[in-house]
Amino acid sequence: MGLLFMKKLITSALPYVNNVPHLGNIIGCVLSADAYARYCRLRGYETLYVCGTDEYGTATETKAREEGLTPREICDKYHAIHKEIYANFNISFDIFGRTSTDKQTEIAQGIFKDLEAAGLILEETTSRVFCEKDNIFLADRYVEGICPSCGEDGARGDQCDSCGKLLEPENLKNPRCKICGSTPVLKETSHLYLRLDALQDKLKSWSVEASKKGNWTNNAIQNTLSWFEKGLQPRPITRDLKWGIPVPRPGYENKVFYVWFDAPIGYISITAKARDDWKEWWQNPQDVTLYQFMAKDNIPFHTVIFPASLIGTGKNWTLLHHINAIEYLNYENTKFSKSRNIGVFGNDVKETGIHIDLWRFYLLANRPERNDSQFTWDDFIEKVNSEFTDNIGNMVNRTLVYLKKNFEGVIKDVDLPESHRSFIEECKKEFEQVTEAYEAVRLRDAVRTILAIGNRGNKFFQDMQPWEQIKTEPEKAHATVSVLTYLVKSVAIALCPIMPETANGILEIINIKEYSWNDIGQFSGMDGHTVNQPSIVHKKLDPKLAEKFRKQFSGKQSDFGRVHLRIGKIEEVKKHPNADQLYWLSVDLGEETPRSIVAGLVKSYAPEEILGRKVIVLSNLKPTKIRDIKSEGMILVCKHRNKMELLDGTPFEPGDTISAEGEKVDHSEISIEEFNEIDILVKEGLLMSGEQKCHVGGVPVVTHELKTGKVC
RNA sequence: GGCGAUGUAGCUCAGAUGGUCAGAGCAUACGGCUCAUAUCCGUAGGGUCACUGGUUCAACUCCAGUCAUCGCCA
Repeated sequence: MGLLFMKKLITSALPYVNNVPHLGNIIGCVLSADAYARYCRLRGYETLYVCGTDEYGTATETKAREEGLTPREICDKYHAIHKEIYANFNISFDIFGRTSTDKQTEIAQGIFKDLEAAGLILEETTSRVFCEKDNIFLADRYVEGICPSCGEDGARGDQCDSCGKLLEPENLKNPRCKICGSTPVLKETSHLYLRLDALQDKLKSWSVEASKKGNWTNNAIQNTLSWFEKGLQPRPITRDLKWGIPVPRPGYENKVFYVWFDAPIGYISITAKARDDWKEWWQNPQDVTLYQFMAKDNIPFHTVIFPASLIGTGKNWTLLHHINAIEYLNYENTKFSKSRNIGVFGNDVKETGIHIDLWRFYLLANRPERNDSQFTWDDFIEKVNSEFTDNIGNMVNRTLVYLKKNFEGVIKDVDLPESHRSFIEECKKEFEQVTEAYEAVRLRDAVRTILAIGNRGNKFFQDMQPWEQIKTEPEKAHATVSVLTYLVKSVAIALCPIMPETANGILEIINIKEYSWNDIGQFSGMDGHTVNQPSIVHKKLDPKLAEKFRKQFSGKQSDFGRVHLRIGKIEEVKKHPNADQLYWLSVDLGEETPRSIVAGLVKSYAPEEILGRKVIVLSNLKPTKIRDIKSEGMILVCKHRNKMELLDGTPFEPGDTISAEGEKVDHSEISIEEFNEIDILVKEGLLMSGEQKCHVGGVPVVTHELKTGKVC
């Protein structure tokens, strides 16, 4: 019971400042936490909901360089964007701050010093890639060069896009700094590590207990266990960077804390920046329960690393009680992509003109709690209409209109017949389930149960037939519709955390100013109360909108027209003189002279297997030299995991062009980067451009072994 | 490649310790009502519970393997 009266400290994962959040980010973090926070306040718990933007780190520095601004200016700009988006969603933060503050420095450094004093900090010196011209250590991704494995130029220091192999930046041949192009050098640098290994036992026993007590979501439990099974390793907590928190240690003047170390500390510092009583929340585990909301990729930071940082200090920090981690929400069969502008982003929502509560309803009722799930416009419109409007909206309207029309809008408490009393009992039980669901942060369940109550109300209306009752027993009809009005009131209050404006609108119509969670399930006490003139809560959404919005948010129209895919016949196969993994091919594209093409097929195909074969060639790729050999195109394969299959051009003739429906054709030269952005893949054994089949004169292009995969 | 999660009706998902657990909502078809935003109520069809083996008197539920999707790590 004690738990019920504890202070509720609620956080949602701090969004990284220069990413504009999409629907998936919003439901995972701020919106779920908001629904729970609203519930807590209405229930009467002392509640503090904290969030803010995570601002330090490489990504911000880079973005600043790109836009010609300072990191501070970038953060100011994007912080404001986040703030506006969340305001539009009616997110009821008690505090929405940011990590780049003096408090953050103070608290992060304090935690670091405690860890240092406890002997949990290690120092290690390694060689890292350094650009002398820019005077910075380069992140792995910011080094480019020739892949030691496949010989492709343009491989990044962390991974080669061409062969997929993971790399160390010092192994690249002919390395270049991605920022200025000059040749970087290896330089020694020292870094500090947090000894997670030394904390493993303490952490593990804490998490086993906390996960049960706090009823963690299953994905969080599994994910955390697997970290312990693998064994914790010391983790670097410093970086060679400027935009971050200074490390208070001699010799570290040019280094800052790694973002993952300081970001979660942001929860604390953001609170401290806004409130003097922050220790009442963050150093008060006896009285405070901490609820943290996020998407699944953030789990280990909250269940392992952040608790380790706090436990290691030996101080009495408030530790995680309940973690609520969702899976991913995808968009119309694909992923949200800001760079390609695919999907609905926070700032797009307003443009649709659809009431924000309908977004909140849909997202909360369809939270990806167990599996990744999909946002589709058809599903959105259909569910909003059939599950909310036809059900709850209709019940509210028909009840209040009937009461107004026939009984001047006056509620009447009378001795109820058995039919009404048993109905009320059933409803009460269901409302208790709603409360339980909220209490356990099963938000999807809470919404579903409210919807079930709506169904029940509609059925009661139908079964009682007040339009018949009123002819013979008007008191009974009045009782029926009064009971239903109480039901509407309870439903509205239960909906407050999900759809705050809508719920308030309904309560206004009922003419109620003050209410609390305890009013839910009350079916008396308003004898003689008069309701206001009802009006429609939400109009139904026009299904035609789906088509319109799908187009509007599909990014650039599928760019298939940009690629010129033609059938080519391999006429000659030679080994590449300077690379083991590459063939040097001569390919007939039905042109005057065959083309010279370099292809990385050695691992998958023997020369005799491909000689004479008809394949599919990207023919308008910008010609390039690969290890000194001219390559005028790319042979396309379907790739999946480690498997690879040549796309098959057998049914066609050299020079035939592959097309897809409805594409604007522009076959000017394209770069490999542009090609990689274009949505071409193999699905169910068919070559597809987005949702369109690719074909030659109506004959589809098919694969034989790999039924799904990327095309490259 | 390693680890983990997921795979249940056309769609979205529930399914406590193995034995009334083969379920709900939407969609479809038919029937009914008319207070209500062409809304509501009822009925019906539809599933080898991914696949293959095993344990058991009994498996969607446990074990092993395979495949698919997703994530994390290397």
